[in-house]
Amino acid sequence: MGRMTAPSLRARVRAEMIEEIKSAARRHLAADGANLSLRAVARELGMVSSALYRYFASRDDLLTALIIDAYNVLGEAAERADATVTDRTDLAGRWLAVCHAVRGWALANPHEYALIYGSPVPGYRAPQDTVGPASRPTLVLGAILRDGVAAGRLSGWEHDVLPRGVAADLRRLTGPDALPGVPVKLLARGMAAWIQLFGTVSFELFGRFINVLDDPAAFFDLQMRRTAAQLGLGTPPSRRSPRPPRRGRTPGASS
Amino acid sequence: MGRMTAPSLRARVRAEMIEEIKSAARRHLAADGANLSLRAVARELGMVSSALYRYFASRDDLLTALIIDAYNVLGEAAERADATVTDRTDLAGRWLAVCHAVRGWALANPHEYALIYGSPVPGYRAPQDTVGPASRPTLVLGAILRDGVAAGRLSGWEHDVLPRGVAADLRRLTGPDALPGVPVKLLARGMAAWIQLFGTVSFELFGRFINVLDDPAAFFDLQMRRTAAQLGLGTPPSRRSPRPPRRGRTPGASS
DNA sequence: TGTACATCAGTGAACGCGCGTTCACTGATGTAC
DNA sequence: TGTACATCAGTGAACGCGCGTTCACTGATGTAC
Repeated sequence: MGRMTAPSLRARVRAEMIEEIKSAARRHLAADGANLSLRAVARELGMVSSALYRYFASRDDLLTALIIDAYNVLGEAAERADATVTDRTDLAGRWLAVCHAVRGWALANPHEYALIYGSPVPGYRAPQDTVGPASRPTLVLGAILRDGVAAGRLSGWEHDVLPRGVAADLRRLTGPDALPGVPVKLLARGMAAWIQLFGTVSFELFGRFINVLDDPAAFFDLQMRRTAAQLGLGTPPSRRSPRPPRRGRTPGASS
Repeated sequence: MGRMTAPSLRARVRAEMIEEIKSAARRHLAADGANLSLRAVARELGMVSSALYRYFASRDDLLTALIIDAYNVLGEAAERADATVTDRTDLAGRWLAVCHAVRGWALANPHEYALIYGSPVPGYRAPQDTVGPASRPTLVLGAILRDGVAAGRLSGWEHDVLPRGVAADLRRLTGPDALPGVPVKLLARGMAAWIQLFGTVSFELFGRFINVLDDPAAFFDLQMRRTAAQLGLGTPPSRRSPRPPRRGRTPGASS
């Protein structure tokens, strides 16, 4: 098989070209939405449209690449925001950091957000490769719940009652390949929080707050704090500052 | 001025034709999503595409008509569901009835739902005529809250704290032309419930529950019950039956 | 009741544009000996 | 180091299709006298 050398020049150039095509395509999402025009993308790059077929087998393949990238970038942003909170036991702080990261990315990239969380593209069938990246943003929330359970810092959910059908569905999600270590009753609350987060972001981006809220950021912050409280994560301090240290440095390795 | 006679035959035929065009267009929403093809609609009606211009000034005008109709039909469904609950003090029952009506309409008309609650159509600017109908489904929820406040049957919200910016925004909404009689603190909770309702429906319709929930109806019912409890509407009886009479017939005409 | 005219629905051709995808090709860049 | 060949990126023309909108027109239906 191929030697373990650095990728050839040609391969590097090719990879760069793929990135350029994708970013031109991302720019065109704004104009065309999900019915992206290959020819427009090629035009912007100063190429002939058939040249794109050296890089993507079809228009849908390009769309799929954009979708996967969007999930990954959003997922990374969420993961990074979570990792920023040095006190790992501050569950509400972690949740809020993730929420603001999601909203921040969505506002900065509204058309990519619409591509992955908006109405399905007519005629487009998402291939299997998208499902891994698609779950990435959600798993960040799952990790917060798991850590909270492991540390015994989450309460309130234990006496919830779940109808049989719901419990059965959620039990499957707590399997080893999804969200292990999260009790189903807590997961039910987690799903509500997940929906509240993306529901609020979608309403803002899809124009539901126009002529309704002048300060959607403040509204979002309030709602996510309340959602944190409903999850039993505790009530976070009143303003979204990056965790002012209460008593000097935390003892021990802060990593 | 025109005499106050019944509408002429021509006018009646014209109105019927408009309805036929709209319903053909609705059928085509499934195939094309929001970038609806006038020519396809005309083809389905056995007409030439230019004939449609006798009825709609442009493609966007036809889209606008579909959007307004969708809001109105959904709004009517919500209003009817609310009116079905004969015990007007059963706030949780009314809320649940409205929730299920919204979800039921959305599942039956997924493409119309996507048209009004999905990602914005690129290049389409909603005209002023849509804002009235657009608020109709929301006002049904507002009426439940108002009735609850008027009857002194809602509690829990009184000690909520709102940041200044949020309070200012919400105060505007409690004006006479929107949701009078709903205190801002309660309205903040109402907005969360509103988002939870449409967020859950959107997640289901936009494919977020595929491979996640086998029984989205049960999940939806549970979440809306919990949302009712968070609103302070009371805890509804455990199953969604149309209010089994507790003690014989309700006195008075049951209409 | 009958005639003259205005209104209106629908036609068919055209304008000017867009699109995704295929295919034979030209050159430049890499690889093997 | 030099040559022969294979790989690959990009071209340009073409196929076959779609679209929204305009415009002069034909007939049928309504209206006024």
